[in-house]
Amino acid sequence: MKRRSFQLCSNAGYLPQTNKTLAAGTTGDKWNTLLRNLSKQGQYSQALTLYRQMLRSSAAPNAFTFPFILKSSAALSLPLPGAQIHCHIIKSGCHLEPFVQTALISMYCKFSLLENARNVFDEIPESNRQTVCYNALISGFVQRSRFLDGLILFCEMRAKNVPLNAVTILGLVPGFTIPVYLVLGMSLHCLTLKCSLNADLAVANCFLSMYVHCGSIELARKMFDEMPEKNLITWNAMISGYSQNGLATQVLDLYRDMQSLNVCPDEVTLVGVVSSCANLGARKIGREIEETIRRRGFGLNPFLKNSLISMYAKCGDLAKAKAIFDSMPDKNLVTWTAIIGGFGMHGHGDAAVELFDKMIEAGIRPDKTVFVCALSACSHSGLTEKGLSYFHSMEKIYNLKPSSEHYSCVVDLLGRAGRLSEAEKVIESMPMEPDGPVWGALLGACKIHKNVRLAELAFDKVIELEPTNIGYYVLLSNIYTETGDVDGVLKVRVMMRERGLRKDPGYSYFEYNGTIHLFVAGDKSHSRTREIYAMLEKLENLARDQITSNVAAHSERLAIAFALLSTGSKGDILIIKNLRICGDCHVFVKTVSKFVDRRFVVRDATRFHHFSGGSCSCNDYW
DNA sequence: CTAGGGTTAG
Repeated sequence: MKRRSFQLCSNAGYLPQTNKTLAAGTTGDKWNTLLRNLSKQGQYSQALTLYRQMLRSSAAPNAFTFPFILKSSAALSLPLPGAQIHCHIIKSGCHLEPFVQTALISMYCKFSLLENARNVFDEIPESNRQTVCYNALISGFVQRSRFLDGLILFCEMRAKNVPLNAVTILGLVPGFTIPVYLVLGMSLHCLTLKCSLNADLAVANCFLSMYVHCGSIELARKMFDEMPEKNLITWNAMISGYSQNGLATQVLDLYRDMQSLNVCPDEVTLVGVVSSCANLGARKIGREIEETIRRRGFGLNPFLKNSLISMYAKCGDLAKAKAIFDSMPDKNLVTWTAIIGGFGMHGHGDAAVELFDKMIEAGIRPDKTVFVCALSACSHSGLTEKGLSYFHSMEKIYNLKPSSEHYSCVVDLLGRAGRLSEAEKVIESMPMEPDGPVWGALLGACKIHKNVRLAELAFDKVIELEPTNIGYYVLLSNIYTETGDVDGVLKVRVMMRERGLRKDPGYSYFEYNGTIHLFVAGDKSHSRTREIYAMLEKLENLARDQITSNVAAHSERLAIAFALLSTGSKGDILIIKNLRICGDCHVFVKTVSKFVDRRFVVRDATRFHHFSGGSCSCNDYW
């Protein structure tokens, strides 16, 4: 029997060098050597099998056995064997060995059994609590979102003069994740500089990420620039830091710097770069990156595939996004979220809804994020009832408490459908204080349905919460404009002036040959300015009859003129970003698309507008 | 005991 179980695992095709039967009476050292090798090579289930066999033989496990077995048990997510092993440890009398204690603490932390971990720690006599024990428990607390417990333990460690090492820092610092911890994190950074712990690149990288997570991307960049030595992780931390903060152009700049220094990107780098391409709508750069991904053999990485789906969707190539989605055998929640969001933002609410239901069928449990996507998809496609039923199912079926983000989606959903009083009732029913976006959604709905009375109410509320958000003033002003209320427009202008608010100049951009060409109103800085204005004149002549206001060169028009100038073939879809599609600009694009017989996809702050041969299928006008 | 990653409305 003993022999058979070992045969079984050697047949599984692992480690030829361990493929030998240990005779009865083999010393514990030999077992330990084999176990250590298996564990270090990640062959955890084989290690546990070997351990069971060891227990049946005459060799007794000892302090050199347990750390590896505990690690294997934790890696396999098997808490029960982990607890059993704890019993074995107590029986064998090894429970006072520091490395065994450390492995036990770490094992319990991996299963979120933090109280068990704490008990093990507390049982260690104070004189015997070494750095490693503290490190294990601190990192356990931090990784399980109990940063303050970790911090208290760290203070205790300092108070008792237990020496710090680099691992202590690496375990604690990832817990500094929100701006309020920034100052504390900075003082810890100073401390490690004094102890010369920062000579360790891992420690330096860890602080770099801390600055990113605490929202201080400038300090992170400063540190990055001052680091005498960098490795790939340093670059990745900075690139994903920019990417997560929405600083997409900085990501592309840094990626270029990296290439010029011959630092070779890996999957993590490319995830940050692809998602930035998505946010810029930079499809051409995105395609290049996809080629790099293929060449480097990263094509199967699920993180990369998910960001590629999102990129193609945001760049308007839904077919490609769907193809990648379909090609994935293991679709996780993020995969579904990316594709549902993609269809939703292009106004294909029916497809988004279908995908959402398929996701449920596939046994994926939805989270708050995917509900935001599903609700907004319904909202953009006029699927009001479906959206409401999703909203109600959140709590009833999935036990998810709707957050204010979901409430703002529902207000948007009802508001767009013209059900303003119901939207108002939803706001009244909120269990939390309605925030800016909620009132903002109501204000947006009032604009569509020209309800001045409710708009004024929503405006008062939203401006109390976000007094400097210029968008809401513009929105109200536009409502007054559309309803012909000149006094109202003036009132808003006075209010803005009194508060010292000025609208930043709008800009639009078009990606051409892998470069972003950015225009502001009246821009004359582009190298092809003369040609662009010539083209613009031509277009404005074409559209003259349809355009009522003056034809000063707005950023939108400049970007469109440049797009037409620089792309040749008729089949190309022109994608122009950051246009404000309203009023005059809308008419302009429509007219131009008819005259030049080209398809346009225009993206503004929140959605896509499709223009083709003079007709528009933009999401706003369902 | 140990640094970097994908999805989120208006």
